Amino acid sequence: MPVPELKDPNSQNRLLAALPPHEFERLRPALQEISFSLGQVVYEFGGHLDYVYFPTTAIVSLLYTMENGATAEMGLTGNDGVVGIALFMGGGTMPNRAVIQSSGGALRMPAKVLQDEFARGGKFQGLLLRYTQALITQISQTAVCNRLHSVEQQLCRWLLLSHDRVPADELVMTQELIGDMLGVRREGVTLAAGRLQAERAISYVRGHITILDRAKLEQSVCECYKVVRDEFDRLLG
Amino acid sequence: MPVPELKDPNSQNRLLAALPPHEFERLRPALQEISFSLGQVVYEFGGHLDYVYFPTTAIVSLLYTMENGATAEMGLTGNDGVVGIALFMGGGTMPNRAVIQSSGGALRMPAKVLQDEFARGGKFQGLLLRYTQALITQISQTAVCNRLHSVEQQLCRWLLLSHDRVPADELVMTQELIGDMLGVRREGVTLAAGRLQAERAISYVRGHITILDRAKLEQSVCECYKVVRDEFDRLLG
DNA sequence: ATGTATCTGTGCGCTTTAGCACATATATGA
DNA sequence: TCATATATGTGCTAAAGCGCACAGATACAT
Repeated sequence: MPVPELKDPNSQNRLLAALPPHEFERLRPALQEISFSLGQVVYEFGGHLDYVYFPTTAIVSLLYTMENGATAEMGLTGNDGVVGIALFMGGGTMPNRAVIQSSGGALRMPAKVLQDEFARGGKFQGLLLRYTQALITQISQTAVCNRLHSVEQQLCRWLLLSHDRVPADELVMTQELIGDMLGVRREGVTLAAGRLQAERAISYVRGHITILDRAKLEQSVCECYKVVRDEFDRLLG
Repeated sequence: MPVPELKDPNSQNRLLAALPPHEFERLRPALQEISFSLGQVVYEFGGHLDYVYFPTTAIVSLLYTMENGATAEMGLTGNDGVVGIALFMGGGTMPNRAVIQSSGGALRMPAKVLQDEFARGGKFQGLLLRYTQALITQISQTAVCNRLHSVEQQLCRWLLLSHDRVPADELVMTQELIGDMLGVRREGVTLAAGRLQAERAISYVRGHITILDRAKLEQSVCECYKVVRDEFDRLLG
């Protein structure tokens, strides 16, 4: 039997790609390719979910919005994960929002199919749970980083985490939106990004960030980035 | 068949208490009561776990320690939860530490027993996963709170979350240690606690905090507390 | 081509918190 | 009883980040 693959193997989701062929074939008919555009809301606070989403080229940001409108990101999902963990964790809804941070594709799967396959207790269940644990690490590290590190360090972390999840060196994202993600003012992002530009680590033009020198970002970033990356590698690599 | 209970029903763990009798009876022989003292380490960063722990009267703090020694708490587990989720999530180890924040008892269960019962896919599995989702909410809200709220608000949140998990109005905890949990300086805690004392919300004497007026704490706390509490109620209540 | 909306850069005063120094108060043990 | 360790309170200075105001600069639509 051939290795399962969709149109473009490179754009596949890594969780699905890690499934043994017979499990993947069982799910394949239920998968549907869809595309998301920047800013699109995947699910709202407390909202009901009919599908889970396996991003291929899209990046999804998990955000919380306070009563006064302030926002902060707790985590980030790309082609290494799945959006909608509440559907297999049993909660049904999540107390946060999921917003497209980088436009692109995803594969969606009806909730019922996911839950039935999860209940089989096979490889799929194990993968979803290990992904969830990796996500917990990411959220935890965000908590720690928010408390202990500077805006510039966090911007580096955010850029690197995003860069890991897109195929290109360009990110389409305004400083305003990055501010919303990091939970800081837009001016704070301007300042930090300005310093990174001065070091020729990135270039920034009206909502288009180009990663010029990843090594420099990795020099400026706090240890949080590595902790998260290592844990994803360990659990899903 | 009688409702399962240990020596003191009041001190039981709520996850175990929610199990149907036949599932509980299966696990009961594997449970062993142990007691923890303040500051004791339940598990270390990356350490291997032989048991999971279901706190009864103890409170366990989940902490991360940076390379420079700075620490911050990501979450808190009491008699509403379980310590060692990595054992059923599949990761084996967690990238954080678990430290006793309030001395007391817990029931421990060998990893193998936990994993076998989890694999049965019964009520136990569902409960553990829902608890994990609630924990994710707690960690997420910690992340958001760390970013957006003042030390005083966070101290209130921390006091209320702790108070919910102990049977008494007194917490044994120095300002120094609270600083470590919240990831702020000891002096910052002194200041915030001083204001709460002035309002007669708490009294504070050398490592002994007494909650005098919960209502006042609930007035000063940020919305994060309610989000977490509501989610625990929804998922496990 | 031009007007308008959007995005980025910059200055300034204010608040919160960090970092440090040190004073005071209470428990503990020889 | 007294020395010592521990815990809390307080007073500085400095830095980071916020809120606000506004000035360019660039994209977009008509």
